[in-house]
Amino acid sequence: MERPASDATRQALVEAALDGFGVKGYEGTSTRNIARAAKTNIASIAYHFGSKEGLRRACAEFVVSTIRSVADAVLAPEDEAAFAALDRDVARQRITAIFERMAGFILTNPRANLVARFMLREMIQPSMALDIIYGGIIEPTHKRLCRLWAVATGGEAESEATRLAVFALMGQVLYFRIGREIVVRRMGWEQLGTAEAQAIAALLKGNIDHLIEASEEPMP
Amino acid sequence: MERPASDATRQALVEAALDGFGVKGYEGTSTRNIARAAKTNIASIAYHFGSKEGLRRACAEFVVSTIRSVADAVLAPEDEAAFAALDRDVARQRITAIFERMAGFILTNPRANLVARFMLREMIQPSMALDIIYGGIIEPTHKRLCRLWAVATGGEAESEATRLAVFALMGQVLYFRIGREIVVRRMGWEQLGTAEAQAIAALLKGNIDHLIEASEEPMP
DNA sequence: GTCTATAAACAGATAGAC
DNA sequence: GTCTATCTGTTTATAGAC
Repeated sequence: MERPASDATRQALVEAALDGFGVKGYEGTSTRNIARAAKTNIASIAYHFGSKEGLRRACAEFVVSTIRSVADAVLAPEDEAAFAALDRDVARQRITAIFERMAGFILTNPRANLVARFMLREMIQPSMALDIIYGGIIEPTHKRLCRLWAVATGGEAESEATRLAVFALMGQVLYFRIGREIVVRRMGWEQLGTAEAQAIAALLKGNIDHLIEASEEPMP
Repeated sequence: MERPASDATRQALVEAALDGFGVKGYEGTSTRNIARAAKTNIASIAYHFGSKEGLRRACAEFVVSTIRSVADAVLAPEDEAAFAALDRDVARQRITAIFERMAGFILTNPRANLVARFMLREMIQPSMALDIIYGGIIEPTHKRLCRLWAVATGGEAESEATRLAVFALMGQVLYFRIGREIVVRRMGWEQLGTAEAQAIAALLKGNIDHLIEASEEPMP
């Protein structure tokens, strides 16, 4: 696709931009700063991506391929037959396992930090980058989780209740990433490292187990 | 505190800045745009707040007083004696009522939109404004919720488990506000209005009830 | 208190040397 | 492909008229 000689520069620019856009926002990050962080010159942005906007698009595509490679390993893309054959208890175990791994990755992986901040910015101020990310990872991942959740709780995969329930589950995980600064202060932690992430993952596993259990017995 | 003659300009500047900082970010919002939106001139920002940074501080103080007035009405500041006398069932009812009202406010109130976006930006890129907001509303509110949750579930108010559990509860509510754009797309909604907020609130109420119930019976 | 005018720095984009 | 120099417009801050 690209000439190998310029791949290193492209990669460096994308990573610098991802960091800048994520922390300072798109308008708040100058192409000058991005070029400096990537150890190249301003003109190379126009050369490789056409414009600052083109660099943003490249960031979105990087996010999609990064998360895809992780999500596919955890979620394992399955066909209709595989879902139909899923046992209820197996689906439950799969879900708790998925959320535990997701929490670990989102909370502690350094690359996840880069990616999460960029995605968060796009959620507040959507651009065409959000379209790429939504279609590339958010929707397909959410759909797969809905199907698993439906098997685990005996609901319908695309019912309003199931889709909202999966968002609520995601919220429990993602808030610890989004509100990380708040959580760290309130918990009196020095940082949110692996030990702290494990405490959070344990809590989330408990919550998910309870919510699945509750789906069996209707409230009195 | 301030001369009444200039209060209108101050107020207009703060609201315009809150909107700008929330949507485009601090660096991405120019004082020119803020002044134009507030129907005044650029120099008045320096006059009233000293600098752009001073305006950011004023935004944080506005956020604190806005949320305070709402939170106090919902949470009702209580003394030690009132907490000690709280019945377990009363605490449970209070919690579900609080989260239902919180969800309604956060998801549908137009002023909450302004405030929420600003707070979210500060979480990703903390400045002294986050210090003001954290000390002014986040910590005190979280502490009060922890005490209620402890009474409802029979735990300890300041234990790690309780503090994390309350964050997870908050996450379920807040994610629907943070990821609003994503939720709307995935749900196929045209907007997130009162009808949609009620569907979300109903789901959250169910989840909270289940989690409280589960605190009684230890997992098999 | 409000506003215009302007200073000094910085933005994104691009032409053209190498 | 990489880089310097530069064009054009915008940024925050401020001086000073009213």
